[in-house]
Amino acid sequence: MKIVNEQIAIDGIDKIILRQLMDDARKPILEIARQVGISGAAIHQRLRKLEKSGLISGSKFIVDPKILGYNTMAFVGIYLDRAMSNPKAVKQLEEIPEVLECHYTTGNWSIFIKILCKNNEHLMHLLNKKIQAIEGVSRTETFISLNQQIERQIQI
Amino acid sequence: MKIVNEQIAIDGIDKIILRQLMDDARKPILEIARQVGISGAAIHQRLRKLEKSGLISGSKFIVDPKILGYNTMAFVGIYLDRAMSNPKAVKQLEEIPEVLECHYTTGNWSIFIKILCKNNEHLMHLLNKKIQAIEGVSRTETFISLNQQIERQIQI
DNA sequence: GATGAAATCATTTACGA
DNA sequence: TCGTAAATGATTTCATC
Repeated sequence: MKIVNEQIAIDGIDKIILRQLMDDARKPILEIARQVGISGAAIHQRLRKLEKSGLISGSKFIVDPKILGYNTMAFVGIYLDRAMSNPKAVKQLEEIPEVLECHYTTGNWSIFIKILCKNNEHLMHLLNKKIQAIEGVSRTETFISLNQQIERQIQI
Repeated sequence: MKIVNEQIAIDGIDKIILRQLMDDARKPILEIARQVGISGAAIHQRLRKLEKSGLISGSKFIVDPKILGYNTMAFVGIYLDRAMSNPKAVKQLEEIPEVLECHYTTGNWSIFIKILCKNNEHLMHLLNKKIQAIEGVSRTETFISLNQQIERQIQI
């Protein structure tokens, strides 16, 4: 495997394979093979290379939360007391299934999270009863996503 | 298909199927069938039902951006001039591949985005030359994710 | 909803160019 | 890195319960 600047070298064919599978993880390898004009076994070999390199870190079915009634996405900046350890708070945030992302960030907030709830009532409950209940959380600042217009992975 | 409160009814078997495929989109249906103890054809039928309901919105290979040298994730709150139309700005943000998410939000910012760059230099270039260059962008506020501790979909 | 059987198609390995 | 070939395994459809 060629290494360039501590990165893997991925060529045009790798890119086509990746783009197709990033768009539809269950697309048959043979279908991609026919499209790019090499054998299925060759695609298979390339995929194993890409997996070994760590570039492909898995595959996922994507579910649409709206179908389950989750209509309100919000972001919450969290202020932690100086005494409170960040990892302890994160562990408690992990227990809240509505928390989809959690970041340790620069700036005023100690922690920044993305949450998904059914409606505003649900959001209020999460904030007041679950997040504020975490030891060390002194204050939160919330803003709601009224509409998500872009959602994608890094382009290959 | 049973409908409960304008939602689909998904039973325990559906949940197992979904959880497994949300974790690994290429897991063979027959393997799941053996695990839950019903036939492959039955799983197949259930998957078609779940797809038709819209709950399954697709599948994706997940790539690890770090392998490609993308090490700096940041969030940017964008202030737009009153005159500037939101959709026009979003269209220009779409042209910037480093923009992974874009939300229209409540609060002080008009637009809130998540971006992924290689390093701080790259981030600065994005902010100064690409994002600030968008017509109507008056000011931005940026904070960097030093570490992402949670990343997941809604739990089924 | 579930099943088994059958046809079609895909994955995976080994080996040689 | 690619291709072919062959074995195994998966998907998909259908008639039926």
